[in-house]
Amino acid sequence: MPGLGCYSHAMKTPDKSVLPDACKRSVCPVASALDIVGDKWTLLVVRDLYMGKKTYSELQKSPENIPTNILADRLKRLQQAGIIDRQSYQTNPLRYAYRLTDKGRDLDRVLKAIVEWGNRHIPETMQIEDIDSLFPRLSE
Amino acid sequence: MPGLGCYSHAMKTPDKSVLPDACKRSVCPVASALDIVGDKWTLLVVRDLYMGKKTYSELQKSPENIPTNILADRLKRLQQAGIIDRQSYQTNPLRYAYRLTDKGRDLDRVLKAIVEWGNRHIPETMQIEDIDSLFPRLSE
DNA sequence: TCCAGTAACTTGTAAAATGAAAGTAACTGG
DNA sequence: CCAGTTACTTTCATTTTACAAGTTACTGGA
Repeated sequence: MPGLGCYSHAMKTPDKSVLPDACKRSVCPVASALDIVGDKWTLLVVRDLYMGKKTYSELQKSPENIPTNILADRLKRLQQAGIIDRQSYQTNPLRYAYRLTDKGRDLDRVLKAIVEWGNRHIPETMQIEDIDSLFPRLSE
Repeated sequence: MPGLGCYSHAMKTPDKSVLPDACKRSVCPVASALDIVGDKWTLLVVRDLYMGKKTYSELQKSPENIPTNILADRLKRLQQAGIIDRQSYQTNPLRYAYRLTDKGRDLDRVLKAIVEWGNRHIPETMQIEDIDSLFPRLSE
């Protein structure tokens, strides 16, 4: 079965502090990507940042009601993965605005494909007519 | 925040046998799609079916080493979601071949986008040069 | 006929992730 | 001074996952 190049690494992480996150399941790009964004919440955070949300509280107000500890965790992981960064937009008190990096903005094609598939195959999803206007490539 | 149409349903499932799986997080197509394929394993099963694998044991032999109970669970869920079906290819003993439905084959754009993103942004992933040849639209 | 082997699962259980709620720290505005 | 907001962290019960082992049903060979 050649093709997607999915060969196992067969390596385990004895200590998380030594090998931070280098334990990929395989060299397959699908598996490696799912190691980062393959869960119920991560891509929703990316979606919201795409939609223009910037702060923690804005991200928390989404209709899916992400638990606050999960949101904090995903923001940390997305930062470590280089998909988002944050900059302080005020001091006293220190507050951060989150935003997508180039790597994060490149997920637009994935999001668009998911929107199209959902609209086509899942009834009662809100039809998005002009997807490109929803996921513009912000030049920053 | 208009746009993706993500409004909460605010409904809970008191009994799983009564309301099978109708409890979506929102009407957002991204959230609804992730309710189905948003985990570490589901899209890998779809990938393998795309690559030509058909049987349970073939799916189990992938380099990511999916646990057997997870594979059985995902095959059930994918069937219930209408993404795959199965047909018996022999009796005595009864054996099934799994295959993607139209709905499942329509995930090719999602997979392709993920492959491209992984190849571009995750080092050491196997570079896929000709993606379209890997995800042909089998007319079956 | 006996036995190893294969396919397709299921079951049991420990570990990890998730979800809901509450708590905390630092400020603001009245 | 006190209620309110923001951005989290902590606790803990529930759910999901991972790993191992077991089960059922057949095949093919000695």
